[in-house]
Amino acid sequence: MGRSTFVIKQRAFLKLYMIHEAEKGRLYGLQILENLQDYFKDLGYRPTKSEVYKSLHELLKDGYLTREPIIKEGTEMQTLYIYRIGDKEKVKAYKDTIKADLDRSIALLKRALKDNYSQKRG
Amino acid sequence: MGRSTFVIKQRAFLKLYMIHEAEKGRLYGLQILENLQDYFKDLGYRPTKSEVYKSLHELLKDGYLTREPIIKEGTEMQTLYIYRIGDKEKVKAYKDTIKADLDRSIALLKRALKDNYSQKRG
DNA sequence: AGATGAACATTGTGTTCATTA
DNA sequence: TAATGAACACAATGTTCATCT
Repeated sequence: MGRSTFVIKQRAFLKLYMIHEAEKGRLYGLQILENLQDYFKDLGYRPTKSEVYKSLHELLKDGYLTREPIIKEGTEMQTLYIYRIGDKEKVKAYKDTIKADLDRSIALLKRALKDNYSQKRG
Repeated sequence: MGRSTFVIKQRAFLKLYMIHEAEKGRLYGLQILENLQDYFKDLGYRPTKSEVYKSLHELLKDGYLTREPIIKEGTEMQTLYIYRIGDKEKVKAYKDTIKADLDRSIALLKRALKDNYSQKRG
């Protein structure tokens, strides 16, 4: 993997949610974005368009996801894609590695809490 | 504060530990670095020289810390600084804001764990 | 106008070089 | 050589612009 890592990258974090959406297979890019912006609002996190698209593109390129264009009723435009899971085994393995990074990151941050904010005794 | 933030920045994380060391007031820059590299080894995190120095410099500049040159016995060189707490009240307030960011970050990562790795029921 | 995508700009961070004693 | 510090390079991310229907 990459060099010495601090905590998990935003990109990896988002990819997890992209996969999540792909498993449902209902929403297209911008909808996913808006959903997430709303969902994380309470935690002061607002993902950007480019991060969501880049996450999706990388997942496509690496074969984790596939997509298909959808015809929107009422119009003839079709620049709109629904994402689905590609290689299920591959996705599972990928999620495992991200989980490890998430666990590690949480441990790191919790350690900082403990070291710097808990009452010292003795 | 800054725009939409994902999780806490490495710099802020390190500053917490710099303050921690300054409270003890025993170690100089490189020692702190090596201590932290060792301390976080188990979590795959290896802070770099530049991040540690930049953290210390910013804390100095902003008045959170002070420092004094130390004469190392046996030699006449004194390019070596021990850091101490500057404005205690200011430091306390600063630590409070970092704690909020740590808490927020942990909540964010935990939410990802829950959303993507817990068994679905119903 | 709505959606996707690329280009560009900035920031965060790591690596290398410089200085001092 | 040990320590500090600055310069430089690169990677991660945010903002703006382009395209297509």
